[in-house]
Amino acid sequence: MAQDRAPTRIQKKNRAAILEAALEVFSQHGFRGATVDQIATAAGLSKPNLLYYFPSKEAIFKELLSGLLDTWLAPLHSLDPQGDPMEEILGYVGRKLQMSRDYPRESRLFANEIVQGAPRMIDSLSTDLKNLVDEKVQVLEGWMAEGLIAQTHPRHLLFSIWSLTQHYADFDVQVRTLMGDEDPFTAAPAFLDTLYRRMLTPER
Amino acid sequence: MAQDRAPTRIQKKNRAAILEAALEVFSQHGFRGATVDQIATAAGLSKPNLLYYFPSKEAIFKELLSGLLDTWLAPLHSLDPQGDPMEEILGYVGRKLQMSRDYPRESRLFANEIVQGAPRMIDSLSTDLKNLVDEKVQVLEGWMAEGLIAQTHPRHLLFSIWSLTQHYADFDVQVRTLMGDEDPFTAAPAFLDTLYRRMLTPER
DNA sequence: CTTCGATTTGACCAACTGGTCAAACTCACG
DNA sequence: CGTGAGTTTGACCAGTTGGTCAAATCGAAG
Repeated sequence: MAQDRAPTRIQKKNRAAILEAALEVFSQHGFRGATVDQIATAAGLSKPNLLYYFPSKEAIFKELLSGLLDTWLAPLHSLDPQGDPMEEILGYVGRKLQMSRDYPRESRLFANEIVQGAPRMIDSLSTDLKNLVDEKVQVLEGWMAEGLIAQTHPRHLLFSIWSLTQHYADFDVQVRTLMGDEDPFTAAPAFLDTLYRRMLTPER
Repeated sequence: MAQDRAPTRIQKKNRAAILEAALEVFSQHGFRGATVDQIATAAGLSKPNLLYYFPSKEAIFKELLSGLLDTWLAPLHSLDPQGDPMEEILGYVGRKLQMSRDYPRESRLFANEIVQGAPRMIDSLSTDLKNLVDEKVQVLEGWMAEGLIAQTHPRHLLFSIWSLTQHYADFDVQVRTLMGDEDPFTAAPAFLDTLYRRMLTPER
């Protein structure tokens, strides 16, 4: 198919459609549970046509993952060491929560993969993610040492932010089942804000 | 196969072996990702032999789910309205965390299923789980009204406990990748204890 | 040690799935 | 409007998978 030439109009359109469809299908059924046919249909293509744009199911999945990882880590990236600690952390929590609301499929895509041992992601985790986390852990430790936020285990603090926010996307069915009519995202921001404010305000 | 008669020695042994093997395989690969052959091999049986004990892959999965749900909800069940609120909640958190350490496969089994929309569990969720939660929410609201713990959204409080504790089982790969040598379960109890103590101690 | 129900298995099947390929069709450009 | 690259597809294939079945084997009660 496509050489190293610049992509044609049709190539751009179809590759985008495929990745969008793949996100939909993979996030709902996981890698193994998704079929190429499902993705092709969702993208409005025939199976051989889809395989004209991507060499294999695995290739689609990998491109999707790597393309999305940056977006996913962006909020943590923008945690500013120079900013006000409490504001920075609460802002990060808020942004992560918003991502769970606005991009639940992305969240579930990663959740699916990690729950199953992240066979196709372990490399990114132990390099990109690990570096970013190590860097931000230092920032958090600095703030704690200066007494600007309460002492806690910085890594567990990050885990807590991820789990609390992504829970609303990953466990959406359960959350909505138990909340009835009430939209979970109505009260969640205030809940998390209070939680972290109480937890991180330094003792006097 | 087995009539309505009492199960024979062999039936007991093999059904147990199958469910144990199924837990292992399903929790690792999800329903679709697991194969009957994998489960049979893990149970030390041939595929037709396994299907002599269970009519289908789906039947194994369903029996596994329903058999495990009670165990899974037991800690919440034992939240005692008569006990000391802070102790009760911290005890519940501790018990849930311990379950993530001791029964990570069970946690991942449920996680897998719920992330994918809980197609085979939605009934249990909206009946058994919903009833239990509604009941315990009332208990929490009572404690809050009496000023024994701080005011918060009781449902979100429960969600937070589930997500924070199960995160250590469900996202085990990620957590361990980022913690290096340090066992996540070493610092987690103190972290969560502090978190909920700070969050729920009523303001003076 | 016989007998009959309980258990086990090899062979098999139909449906599904990821992927291939040659032929047909479409489109942009000269 | 003709042409060659870019695009699409029907037919096909091999491997996998859930499940069946008749025949063989095992085991416990008499």
